[in-house]
Amino acid sequence: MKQYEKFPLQITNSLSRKKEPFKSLIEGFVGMYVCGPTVYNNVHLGNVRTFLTFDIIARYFRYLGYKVRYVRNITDVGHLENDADEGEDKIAKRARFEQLEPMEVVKSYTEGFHEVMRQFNILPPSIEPSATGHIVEQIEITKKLIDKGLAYEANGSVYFNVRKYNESHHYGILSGRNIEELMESGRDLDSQDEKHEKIDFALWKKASPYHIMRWPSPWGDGFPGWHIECTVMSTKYLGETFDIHGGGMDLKFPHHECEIAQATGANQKSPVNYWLHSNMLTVNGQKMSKSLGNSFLPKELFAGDHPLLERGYGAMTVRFFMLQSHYSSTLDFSNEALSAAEKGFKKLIASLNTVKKFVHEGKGGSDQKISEELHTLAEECHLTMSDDFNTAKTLAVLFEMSSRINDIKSGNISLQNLDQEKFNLFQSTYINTMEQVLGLREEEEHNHELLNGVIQVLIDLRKKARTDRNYLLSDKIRDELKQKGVQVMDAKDGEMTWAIE
RNA sequence: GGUUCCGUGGCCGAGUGGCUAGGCUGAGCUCUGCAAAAGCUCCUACAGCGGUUCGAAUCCGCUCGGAACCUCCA
Repeated sequence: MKQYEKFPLQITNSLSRKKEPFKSLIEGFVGMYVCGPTVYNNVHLGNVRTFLTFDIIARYFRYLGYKVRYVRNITDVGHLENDADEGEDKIAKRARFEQLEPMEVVKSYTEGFHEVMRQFNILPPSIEPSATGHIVEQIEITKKLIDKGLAYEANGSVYFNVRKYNESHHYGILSGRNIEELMESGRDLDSQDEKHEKIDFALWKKASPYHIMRWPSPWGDGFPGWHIECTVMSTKYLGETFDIHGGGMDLKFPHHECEIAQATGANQKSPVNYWLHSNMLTVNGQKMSKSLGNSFLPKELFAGDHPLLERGYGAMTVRFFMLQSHYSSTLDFSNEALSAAEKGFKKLIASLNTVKKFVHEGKGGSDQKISEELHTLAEECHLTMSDDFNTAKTLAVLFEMSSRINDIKSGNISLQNLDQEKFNLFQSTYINTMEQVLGLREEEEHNHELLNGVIQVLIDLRKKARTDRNYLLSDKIRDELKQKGVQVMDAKDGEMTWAIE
């Protein structure tokens, strides 16, 4: 029996706004697309939260035994502030500002993005396509939409005809908007606008003479619209209909709504079975964003170089912090919350190190009650994850498991009296849930081989001193290590453990 | 103005018709050469007002407060 049959997934589908049982299109396979970053600037922690959410989702699918194709794009064509803009796009602006070629901007921020992903232990996707690598396909689908009467050309640009599409389909199906209201609200575009109606959106934009990033097309030199790249790249690699499309909540409208319209218009079928949206990271209750100026960069976080931070925090602490809430809730970022998270995270890591060392030698099994309890906890790890990826609940289970691990360590629970099979499941579940599913590991800077070796020498000296009842020396070693940020802890049997603070 | 959503104990945050969330903080106990760690116990709760129900933090209505989206955004 496959793990995904044993722990069937329920996921909240933004399309139906309900929690639904997950069923993949092809048994045992999952196709997932997530909107990646526009590489015109550094990614901040808000961006990190979204990619972390989908990292967990991809990891858990794999853990359940699905074969996952995870596609996450890089948007390397800058897009305009809105369809009426004539000027430079974001990447071009940045390029001029930094006196670089646009592709230099793209390269530099793409690498920065990858480095941040690595620091937070967010695994790379299976395919990471770029918008500029798929210009041909974007032109093709635009032609197709014109042929079907769902798009029109105007002065070298091409727009999607929302009203026409809405005659046979439902524009607004995802965001819950209707086009009449959209017509009335929203900003007024300038009078020279070529669009028939203001809800129409660009599939292709004519490039002004100054525009650097440009490609030839049947409508003259230009560049693709924002929404079309995701439609092209998702359907190219995952098929005209695929399982999961994810992204930040703020992309629901218009981006994802437009994706649905384009793909449905072009292929006559709904592109995505399950839409997943991760909620925003907030600061003092407000969305973290570049434009609001309240964003935190990873490097500021690590160094503690930010007015709202008292000190620096590690990437894994933040990863843990973010997993304490559900991905569909907003999460407020603060120094206090981080500091609390750090302590909890360290507990789980300490237990991880402890549990790895346990070896069950015999058959055991005299302590059925506790064995059963450990077995139940292990199952709960999966049940909570299968309940819409509820990492907050999973962590609560892990904390209970951590207490039991400490019981075993201190002898409150006898390891050899436990049922071997149940204990082994408990042990492997704790380790795998921490490492594989949640992607938590020791902070990188705490993991230097040399440092650990040197500390171990001091620990051995201290053990000797304690055996000799030379408490003066043993306390001196402990106190001085403590001063340097290394906490030494004595166990009952004379063993010692230590942790870097 | 429209769409979507939220309001949980000192703080952060799960939860959804009846059964302990969990973490951090605070108090106490046990263990320990001393500490630390750990284990155990305790403390404070569901914005307000009505309604449905045998029973609601959980469903419905209203009020108050907050957020996101409607424009580039993860």
